[in-house]
Amino acid sequence: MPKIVNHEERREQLAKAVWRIIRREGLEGVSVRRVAEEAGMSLGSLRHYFDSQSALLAFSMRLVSERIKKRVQSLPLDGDLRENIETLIGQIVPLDEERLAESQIWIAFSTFALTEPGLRPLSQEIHDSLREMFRKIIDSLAQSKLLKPGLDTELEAKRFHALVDGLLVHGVIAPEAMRAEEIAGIIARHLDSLLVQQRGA
Amino acid sequence: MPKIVNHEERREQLAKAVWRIIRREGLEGVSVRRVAEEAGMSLGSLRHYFDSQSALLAFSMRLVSERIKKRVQSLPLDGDLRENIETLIGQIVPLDEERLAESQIWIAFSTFALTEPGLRPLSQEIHDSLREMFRKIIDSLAQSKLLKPGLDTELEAKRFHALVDGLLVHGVIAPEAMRAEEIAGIIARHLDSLLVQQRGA
DNA sequence: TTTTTTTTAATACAGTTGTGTTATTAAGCA
DNA sequence: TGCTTAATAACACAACTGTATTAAAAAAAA
Repeated sequence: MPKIVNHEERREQLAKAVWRIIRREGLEGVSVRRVAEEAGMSLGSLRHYFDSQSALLAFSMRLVSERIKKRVQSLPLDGDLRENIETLIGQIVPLDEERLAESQIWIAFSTFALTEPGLRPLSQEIHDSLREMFRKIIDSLAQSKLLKPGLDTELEAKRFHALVDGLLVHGVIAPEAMRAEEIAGIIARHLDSLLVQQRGA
Repeated sequence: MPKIVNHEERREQLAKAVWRIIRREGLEGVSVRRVAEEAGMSLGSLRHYFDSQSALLAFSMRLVSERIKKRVQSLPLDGDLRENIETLIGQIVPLDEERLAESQIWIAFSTFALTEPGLRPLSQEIHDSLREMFRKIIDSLAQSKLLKPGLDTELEAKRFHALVDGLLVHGVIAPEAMRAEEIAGIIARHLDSLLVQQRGA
């Protein structure tokens, strides 16, 4: 009977090698040979787990998004609504090294997907689900009467979404000018501007 | 005496070929041979104008930024302050096809520069000058007493900057979900939220 | 141990890459 | 016209690319 190896584990191992190369050299540096070397295995081995470079890239891209998604879904969310929102968004923006890495990788993949038909659907899917998340955030604030009255919820959702993605981008391309505390501070300020004044605050 | 050809014009011609390829195929598609073909000239000609691929890319990147800069600098800016600000920012975000093209190209270069030491300084320089622009915008609003009192101007400048870059990114990666009118509307809404209520409005 | 199948390693191949070199061409001044 | 020099074209080269093929090795069950 066959030698049993955790298939999925090996694939993740390769995907993580892809991530490291992207961070170090950009997506241009991701050749199959380099990935195999980075993962400490042979080119033949890599091809056993991925039929093509495209498949490897698609898997690596999906893995980042699923990692973030899982982290978001396993959040306790036991604070009040505003606190939960800040916690939620804190999982997306580069507040620490791990999230900075994910952001770097994500930006590389998103840009690449713009001209790569095979990756575009995934990119769009994730962008859409994020947009949906911001819509839910604003809606839940409105339902809880925490949102300032008279606001266009659809517009505010998109504004918030754009702001957060802008912070993510700035955190990656100019980390010294957009530190973690500043990112958190700007998000907090934006929420302040959206919410009615809390009496007990 | 030598055949006289407008050197700079030829270089721009090549840079624009680079832009077209970036929009169509991404930066990965920008090989020197393809650029020469796209520009309708030979590889040898290209190499006569650019010693290396890096030089070509650096020039192409700089040309986008200078084009935007010139457009911004030649703005009439004869309206009131708020109107001027909207006009200014309207030159940066993808409100029409030309600005969409520039945004696509700019995102490609910015991402590429993350792992390309030769392009990083330029990328940083432009990002810094944009940050400075937003700082001036907020400062001028504060000086004109148009800004709501009590705001942290430094933070508001960065928030505005991040929002605008987020809108640019969304306009490129999800144009059907972030149309020109929405971008303009969000910017207008953001300015509303920053400014004191105008009596005559 | 023997057998079976996966997993790995090695090599090959055609295509593309950036860059360098060498003729040829063409244009402007005298 | 003739001369000078920029501009172009063509070819060469080594390195790297994704992918394919083939032989060797390794591990689990019998």
